[in-house]
Amino acid sequence: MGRGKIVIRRIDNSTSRQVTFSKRRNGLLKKAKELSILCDAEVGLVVFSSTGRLYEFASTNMKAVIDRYTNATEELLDGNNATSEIKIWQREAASLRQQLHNLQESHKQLMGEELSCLGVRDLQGLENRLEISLRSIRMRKVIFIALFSICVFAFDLL
Amino acid sequence: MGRGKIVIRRIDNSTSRQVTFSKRRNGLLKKAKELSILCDAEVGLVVFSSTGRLYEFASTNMKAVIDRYTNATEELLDGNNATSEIKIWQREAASLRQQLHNLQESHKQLMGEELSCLGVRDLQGLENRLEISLRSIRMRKVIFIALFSICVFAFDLL
DNA sequence: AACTATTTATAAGA
DNA sequence: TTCTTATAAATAGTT
Repeated sequence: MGRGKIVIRRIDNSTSRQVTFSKRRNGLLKKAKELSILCDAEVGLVVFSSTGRLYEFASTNMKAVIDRYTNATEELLDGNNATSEIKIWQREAASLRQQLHNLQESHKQLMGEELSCLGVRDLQGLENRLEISLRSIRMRKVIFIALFSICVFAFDLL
Repeated sequence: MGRGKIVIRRIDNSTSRQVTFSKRRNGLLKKAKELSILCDAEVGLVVFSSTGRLYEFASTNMKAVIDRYTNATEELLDGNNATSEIKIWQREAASLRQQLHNLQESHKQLMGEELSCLGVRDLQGLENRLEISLRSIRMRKVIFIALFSICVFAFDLL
């Protein structure tokens, strides 16, 4: 819903990510409020920006929503909430550890290590990806140097 | 955004209130998810329908969001009701999340993304590392193909 | 549950 | 950041 269609994936450019965040955050807060009013629902919304700033909406008050939420979910889990909370965190840690491990594998391969488990097709794919990376990096470097040269030249003129 | 404009006030008719709830709830959950992905934000959304049913979205996990929220707002004084084991797991998860984040940054750069924060020296370093990687990968590929050829040749002899 | 006429949100540009 | 505007997306009312 804008000048162009976008795919939902992390916006690389930091500036436009912030701009989009600001716009969509406002939209989301507005819609949360509308839902609560129109449909008589209790809504709690918490948003932390990537820089750590907090934005929130609660139809009543956040503590009430959180308490209602924890009550509602504790019933679904077993009665022992200390144990279940530990389990939640253990699961979270396990999931993060798995993600970290996967990324480490892929990282090592990008660094040219641990290639022995790969076949020719994998190696070819890796080579292609690295070649693409190298192209962007070199392009970036060239632009950098060009800009620098232009600055030096401009200063010379003064 | 519909056949007619509406004012934001409680919908009297119960049926259309429920229909609207269902539609808008889905829209809200979708947008919460999109915001978290697009802008790398931590989002927690809790919705209770007027009939008491719970719907939720959390970009990471709801407990993490709520804990972060309560810490950020300092609403609750932490007594010693929080078990030390929970705290240990929270710290573990936070640490893993940090490691993951760091690795993701570095990974993106290896993939030729998010280069705008780097200077010429960084770019040169990255280029060198990738060139070394490419050499190992190509070497490995050549060996692979050579061994395969030898095997084919050997089978031919039999 | 589908269908659309409209409204609303927002991506891109200024 | 804020405004503008073309376009995508959401959804109100209808079938």
